[in-house]
Formats: sequence, C-alpha cells, structure tokens
Amino acid sequence: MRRIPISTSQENNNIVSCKNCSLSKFCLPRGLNSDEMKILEDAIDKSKKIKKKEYLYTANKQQAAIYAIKSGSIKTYLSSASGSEQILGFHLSGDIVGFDAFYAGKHTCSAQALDDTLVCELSMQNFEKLCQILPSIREEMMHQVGKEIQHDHLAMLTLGQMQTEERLATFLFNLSQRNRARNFSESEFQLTMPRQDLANYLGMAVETLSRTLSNMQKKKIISVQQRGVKILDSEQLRSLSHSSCQ
Amino acid sequence: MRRIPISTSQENNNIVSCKNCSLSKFCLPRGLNSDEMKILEDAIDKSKKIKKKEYLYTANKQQAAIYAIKSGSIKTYLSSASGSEQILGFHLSGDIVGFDAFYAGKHTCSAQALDDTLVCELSMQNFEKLCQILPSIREEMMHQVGKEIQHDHLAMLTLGQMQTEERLATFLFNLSQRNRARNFSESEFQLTMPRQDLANYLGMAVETLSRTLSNMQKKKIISVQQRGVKILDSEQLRSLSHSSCQ
DNA sequence: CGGCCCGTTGACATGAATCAACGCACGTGG
DNA sequence: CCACGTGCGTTGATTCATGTCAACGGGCCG
Repeated sequence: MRRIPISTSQENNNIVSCKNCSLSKFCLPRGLNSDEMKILEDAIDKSKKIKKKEYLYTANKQQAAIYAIKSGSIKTYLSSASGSEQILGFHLSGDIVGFDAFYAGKHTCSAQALDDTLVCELSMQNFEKLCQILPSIREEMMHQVGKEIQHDHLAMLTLGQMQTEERLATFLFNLSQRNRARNFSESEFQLTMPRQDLANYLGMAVETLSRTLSNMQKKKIISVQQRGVKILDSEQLRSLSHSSCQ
Repeated sequence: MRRIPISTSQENNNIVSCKNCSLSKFCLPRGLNSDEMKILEDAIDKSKKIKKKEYLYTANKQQAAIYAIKSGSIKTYLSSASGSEQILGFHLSGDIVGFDAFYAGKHTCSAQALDDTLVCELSMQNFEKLCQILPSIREEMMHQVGKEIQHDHLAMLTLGQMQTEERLATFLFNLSQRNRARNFSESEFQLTMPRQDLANYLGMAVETLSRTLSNMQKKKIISVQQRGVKILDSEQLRSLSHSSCQ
C-alpha cells in the first residue's frame, strides 16, 4: 500500500511509449531497435487497467493474449476439476504472463490482480502477425517463455524436495532479488498477496506459513509486520533457500 | 525391456524421414507441408543414439539443442546447489525436450536416458535459422513449448495440493493417456524408470510410493509386478487423480 | 463504534519420512 | 549349472513434520 512507485508508467495516466517506459529492459522491447519498437507499439493495447481482485484473463475463455505488467501485481492459478487450486506465480512489473495459451490457443489458467494493475496487451493474433515481421520479437518471446519455464522448474524443485522453511526462504530470497532487479529495495518490501495465497503457492497450510514466518523472525533472519517484510540476514536466508540460482 | 516397438524408427537402423516417421503427427513436422518438412529435415540430425544412463544434455554445458524422441525414454531433472534433485518429467517417443535452453541459450537442467534412446537433434542455431524461413515451425514450436508449460503447471498442482495417492493416480492416469495417444496399450505398460526416480518426481519417499502402489493393488485399481503396471479400474483411477484435463 | 476479515497461536491428530530388515530378480564368475 | 553379490523393491516399527481444529486479537472499513 505504501509502495513507492518507481515505474514511470505508474506516475501519470498518460500512456508511456515503450521507448520511454522504465521497464523496457525487462519487457518484450528488450532486444528491439527503435524502428522495431514502433511496430510493436502499434500491435499492443497499452491502456488496460485491472482493479484489485479483477481478472486479467480466465481459463477456457476464447480470447487469448500475452500481457506485460506495467505496475501492480498479478497472481496466476490453475484450478482442478475437483475444485482445488494451485497458485502458479506472483507477477510484478516487467513480468509477462499468458504463455499458458500457447498450447491450445486459449488460456488454461486464470490471472487475477492482487493490486490495481496496469498492463499492456498483445493479442495472440497480433503476436502471430508480429512474429512474421519482426524476427527479434520471436527471439525475445522465446527468452521470456524460457524465463517462465525456469520459474516453473524451480517451483517444482521447491514443492517436491524442500521443507517448509526452505520453501519460504526460497520464495523470499527470490522476491528480494526480483525487487532488486527492479530498483526496489531488496531488503524491505510489502507482500502483495494474502497469507492464504502465499501458503497455497508454497504448498502448505496458512497456519504453517504463519508459524514459519514467526520462527524466522525469532531467529532474526527477517522481520514481519503484516505484509511488510524486512530481510535482516540475507546471507542466512540465501543459505536456507538452497538456491540453485545464486 | 519386453516393450514391443511400434515406432517405425525403432525397427531398423535406417534413418527414417520425417514424412515416413510414425511420430510426425506429434512432433515438430505436425503442421508442415512436404516442402517445409524437407527444409526441416536438412536442419536436424536424425542419427543420435543415447544408451541407457547416458546423458542427452547436461546443465550449463555450452551446446544447446532441442531434441525429439523417436524411441526410448528420457528423464529431465533439475539439480540444486545443495545437491538435491527434482525430476521434472519423463519423456516418451514423440515428446520434445530442451526448452529449458530458451532462457539463457544453454540448458539449465539435465536429460538422461532411461532406456536406449533414439532422438532427432535440432541445434539452437539451426532452430533460429529455421524460424526465419518457416513461419509454421515457429507456430509449432510455440505449441510444443505450451505443452511443456501445461505439464509443469499440472506438476505444480500435483506437488502442491495433492496427497500421495492422488499424485500417483494422476501420474498413472496421465501416462495411460499418453500411451493411448501413441497407440500403445493404455491399460498395460512398463514403467521405464526405477521407483527412486518416480518417487522423486512425485515428491515422496520411495517407501511411501511402494506402499501406495501396494494399496492401490489391494483396492484392485491396478496390478503391479516390478515395473509392469496393469490398470484394472481406470474409472476409479481417474476419479482419484482429480484430473483437470479429463 | 462495531463487525469482519486476516493473521497468529495453541493443542492435538495424522500422514508421510525415516530407520531397519528382508526377499527377490538379475547378472557375474567360478 | 550353481553360488554369490548387488541393486531394487517391499514391508514393519517408529518418529516427526505438518495439517487440522479451535480460539483469539487486532487492524481496517463502513
């Protein structure tokens, strides 16, 4: 709530061009020159606003698109027939979501805003067209899809092999690094999701999450107040996380 | 071991063209016409043989490629700094592996043969070139990457939310469906991996896996003899699996 | 001010890991 | 052909981590 907006795109309601967007170094335009960027801009809708708790997309609906997050945060989750849900990821500014539509041309998971969120939308049709004209957009998209796969693999490792404390440490360490990459503070930040969601993502009960947080606080590794987290001993956090990716 | 080879590519040592390969309807050539297929064929190495326990690729080595499995089976796994490993998937004929190299241009997980295995190799360089010439190969690759993402998401759901019996049922039901798609028997097949690997994949101890198998046998849902599995009550198996994807 | 949601904590139950032993299948060499 | 060793899988006994149930408190919003 008291998050200081760094992204220029959050500071005003004018729509920022890719060129001037502070996120372009993470986002799709990453490898593009200014001519190419122009073509890209014509293909995307940069004005999409999603209010907290609204959906960016839902599973099985016809329209499918790729979204770049300009500000705010998004959770993606998969629902099973039996009614259980698995949160697949929490996505921040600069992240790209929607690759789950690559398989069947429509989304198989759903995306919901955790905060008021601004996104750029690139419909699958436009994406297809774009790929024909701009080889570099294809490369960049591959790169971004690769990032998603990396993330999912790490999540599988976390869920499959780690104990609760390691899982939480992995998550926090990771989030800290992601914040750093965005020029947010790596040692102090707000979680944008409720405990329920984080517990689900980490494959544990809310109570277990709460206890584990309290424990890590007792050990002076972190300090927690509601959704505010301070990392007091990042070295210990890292070693707990058994992080494979430094 | 006593697996009856169905793929034509396994029956002889002659190298089969994509056009005549029985797997082409799963594989990259899926959406290509015969001219396009020809271009594809020139870009791939169709002669690669991997003996049981050998590596198809390993994490962080420089060369990176995409591989289509013609026969045999492959496990992919991620190793963490702390030495623990998570098996990410078991891949059968027609499956494509290696997308983990999309992010950084080199593989981040490793792939090892569970059986003697034949693969087609498409180097990342050739893949890049191919995308320039053949738009449909890009589409097809997107589709295949999407499949991998689907799989990983389902794995996260399984590991994060399900109990041991549900996890095992999900795996068996899934494998049964994959066999069916390949014109193998959906009700009777050999597991190609040792218990250790399957337990790791499912995020449980070997002993737990063994007990759960015994239990499902006692309930007449399956019958197990060593690595041979017969599905006796696929309806019950499906309902146990809580499968989201029928 | 009051109600409600969110998060925490405690007590207890339980599912799964661990430790240990065993048996069987298979390959190897005598 | 048989004896042996080894790796793989199963089963039992026990421990332990985490889930479940229940109560409580505090912040936030109407």
